[in-house]
Amino acid sequence: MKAIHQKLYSWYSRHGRHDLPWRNSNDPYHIYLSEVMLQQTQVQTVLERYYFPFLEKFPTLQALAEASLDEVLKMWEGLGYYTRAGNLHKTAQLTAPSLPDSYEALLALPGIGKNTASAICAFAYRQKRAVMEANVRRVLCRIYALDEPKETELIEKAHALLDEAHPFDYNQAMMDLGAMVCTPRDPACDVCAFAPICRACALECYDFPVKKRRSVPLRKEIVVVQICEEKIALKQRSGRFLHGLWGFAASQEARGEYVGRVRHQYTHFKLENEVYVAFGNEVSSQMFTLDEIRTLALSTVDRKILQLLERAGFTSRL
DNA sequence: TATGCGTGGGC
DNA sequence: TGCCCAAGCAT
Repeated sequence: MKAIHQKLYSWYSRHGRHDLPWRNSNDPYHIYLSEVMLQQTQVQTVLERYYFPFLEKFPTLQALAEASLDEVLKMWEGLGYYTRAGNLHKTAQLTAPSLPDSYEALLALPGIGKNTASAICAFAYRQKRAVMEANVRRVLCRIYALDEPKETELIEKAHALLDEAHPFDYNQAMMDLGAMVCTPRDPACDVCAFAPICRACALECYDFPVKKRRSVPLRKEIVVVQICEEKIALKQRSGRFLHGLWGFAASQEARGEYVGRVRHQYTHFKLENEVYVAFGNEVSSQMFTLDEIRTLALSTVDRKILQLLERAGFTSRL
């Protein structure tokens, strides 16, 4: 195992992503924020559009705790999985001015699961924890040829491989290995430290774990955008879906003038919106000018609807 | 244990 | 175009 670790570090020191800002920070808040933003989200997206602006707006956990949820959601706009933003905010309010440093205390906080708790422990506090995210999971499944891995089994394997003397570098190296060498398609086994013990490499079959396919239903909705006295009606969503974001409410029936169709693909369904505009004063929602809407957090589909209205010329005089 | 929860990029 | 995939968590 020592030889494997050495080969892993040799590769990592030359090819690892050493310039990632959260990898060069000792601030637990910075590391925590990066972990939450990176949940089910690619590094590039977080790096290019979200991490720095968020920290500029909320430089400390205390500043985040003192902000409103609307302000936090505005900085999260477009990043998806919006309950992450709400839980981040709650956890800031529960823990400011500083995060706890024990795995159990972290795990008890909203939005922090096993992986994020492990990552904060390993990266901010240099504790002996093995992270278990998508990259590491794929690497482990291939090494042990696991079709349908059980979580306890994976955690066990992960800790068996962990270099307890260097939890920070080991975990970062494993994630980079998954992201850059043991990739979903065309893994580069010739440079992989685990090749000598990897069952997938020996089998020349990398289809671990086995993926399940899910059908994606199509949902059709009608949206009637109400415009009145140069303002547009919006509602703030209250359910679990897109919670806290502002947007156009679906209508039972079409009325007004047809504008066009907006499509959007979510993880679990496809959405087709037929968009209409109605001018008038029978308004039950809150009304906003275009400038006001720019300051609100909207979901991507609602931004698309807004863009459709702009292209059709309905907003030119608002 | 299985499902709901967003979005953008790659092929 | 359609499907896969990405530093998961809550229920």
